[in-house]
Amino acid sequence: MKRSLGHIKHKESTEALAKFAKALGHPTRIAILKHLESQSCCFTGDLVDVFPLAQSTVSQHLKELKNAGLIQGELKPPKIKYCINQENWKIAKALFQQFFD
Amino acid sequence: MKRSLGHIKHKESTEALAKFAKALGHPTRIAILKHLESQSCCFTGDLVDVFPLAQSTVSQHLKELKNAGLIQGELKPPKIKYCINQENWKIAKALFQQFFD
DNA sequence: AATACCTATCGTATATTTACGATAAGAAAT
DNA sequence: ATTTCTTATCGTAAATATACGATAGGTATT
Repeated sequence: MKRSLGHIKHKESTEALAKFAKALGHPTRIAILKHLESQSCCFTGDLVDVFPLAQSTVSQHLKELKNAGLIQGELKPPKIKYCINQENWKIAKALFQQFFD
Repeated sequence: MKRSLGHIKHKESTEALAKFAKALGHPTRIAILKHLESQSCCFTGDLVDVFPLAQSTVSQHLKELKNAGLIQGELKPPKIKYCINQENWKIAKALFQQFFD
């Protein structure tokens, strides 16, 4: 095969912005974040009720948002409360803001 | 297979934002857009010189940015001049802005 | 210890993305 | 008409993403 295995080196901020954008690149994840914004935190189960998706699928989307740093989970046994990660949210906001001038 | 073939119905603005975000979800495409912003338009060949990628790969990224509506190409034979699509750029900017509050 | 509840992870199937080289397409110049 | 220059498209390979059902894990409660 011919594909380059390593990635191209980009600027730190470019990588960061792309990572956030990628996490936002799915309508369901946007909807999840909007929901979190309005409710300011909710449980996985709430989202499963809202979206016509399997529980595992919702969990997977949450995982990606968490990996991107946009949300964080807090244990509220036996549930998990997800909230927006305000710190990274600000960073993402700033990156998009400066990107769009 | 069990996968749902159709997509979930999301709000128009949610779909639009996700589409823009997806196009921005790759560092090379971010870098291309930054380049276009600073140069205000350039040719495919210029980008091929800047990035260590095959010409076909660069062309493919440009195609995605074009499909998302973020850029537009103008024929300047035998070259093609790419510029940011200011109209959609504003729309994207507004969508991200309101998304981040 | 066993049960119940909620969520994450595993295994899987399909679709999409990303990258490459090779080839085609288009216009201008020879 | 042929050659040259530039860019898009085709074919292909590998990686990643998206979705599902099934299963495992972790914490209270019984």
